[in-house]
Amino acid sequence: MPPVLHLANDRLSEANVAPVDPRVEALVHDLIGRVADKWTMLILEILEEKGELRFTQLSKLIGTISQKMLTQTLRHMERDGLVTRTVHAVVPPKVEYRLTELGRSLGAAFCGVWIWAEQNLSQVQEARDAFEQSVKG
Amino acid sequence: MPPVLHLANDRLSEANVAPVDPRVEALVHDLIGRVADKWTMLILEILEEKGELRFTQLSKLIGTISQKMLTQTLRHMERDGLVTRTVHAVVPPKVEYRLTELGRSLGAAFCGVWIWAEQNLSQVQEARDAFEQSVKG
DNA sequence: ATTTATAGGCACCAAAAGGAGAGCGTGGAA
DNA sequence: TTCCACGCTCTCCTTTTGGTGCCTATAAAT
Repeated sequence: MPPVLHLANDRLSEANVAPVDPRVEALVHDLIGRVADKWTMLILEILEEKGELRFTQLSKLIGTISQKMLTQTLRHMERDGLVTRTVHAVVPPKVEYRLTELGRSLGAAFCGVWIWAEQNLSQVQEARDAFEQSVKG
Repeated sequence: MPPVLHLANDRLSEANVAPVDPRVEALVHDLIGRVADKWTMLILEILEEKGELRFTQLSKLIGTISQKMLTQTLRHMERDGLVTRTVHAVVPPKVEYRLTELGRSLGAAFCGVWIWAEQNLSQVQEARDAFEQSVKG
């Protein structure tokens, strides 16, 4: 039961195909598109697990992210109210990131996807192998 | 409780920060990165709702997707075992897409994210407005 | 005096994503 | 005969994404 898309199009016959509500479409693009990317998901998950972390700690935990992407993603998450950014006026600088309630709730929402990925990894792999076979053969 | 990332790093002290298991990292990149994009999520949702659809019907329901992206996304989904593609040997061509069990289960997993987006849309918007204000002021 | 650590900013560049438009095959309708 | 429908593919182009390296400030440690 998909919650947001059933405003405009109720029935669908061969001749009657209505596009989705453009407002909804904009929301999907903006919100989902911003929130469902790889780095956001990873940061969400790590912060959920570790609580509060500094920039460099996050960077090391993620492992492969560039400083630029980490900064960028954290700024977006801050802007969207998913994390708080606490700057301590010391030297060398100390900045701590922590999830907000909103951020935690999103993390929880993504939990289902993590579980799915974990459980169905092998099935996807099998499907891919089978697909390659059918293409070659 | 994030299921897949806690293999290598148990504790995290100021001095002890371990990167995630590279195998896991590859899985995240590959599976989540492929499956969690905007178009896949939309198609998943629409097919879940409508059952079986033809190429052009899907295109119109999504509204803004280009033919290229639709073809590409559907191929990936087919390859990953999320949809079946049924070609009817008629003219003009008729090709029907439908979710597999695997596809339906992923759709269900994403349901939490849809609900989150629906419920927290205004909160995100408020956070953004507040952020803009604090940047300007 | 020089180096170090921290949290970035900025400029430049390569790669990938994605859109626009043309073409294709073919049987039936006009 | 010409055109259309459908489900693509192919090419060309622009936009976006993401990485690298260099820069900053400052107090403490060497």
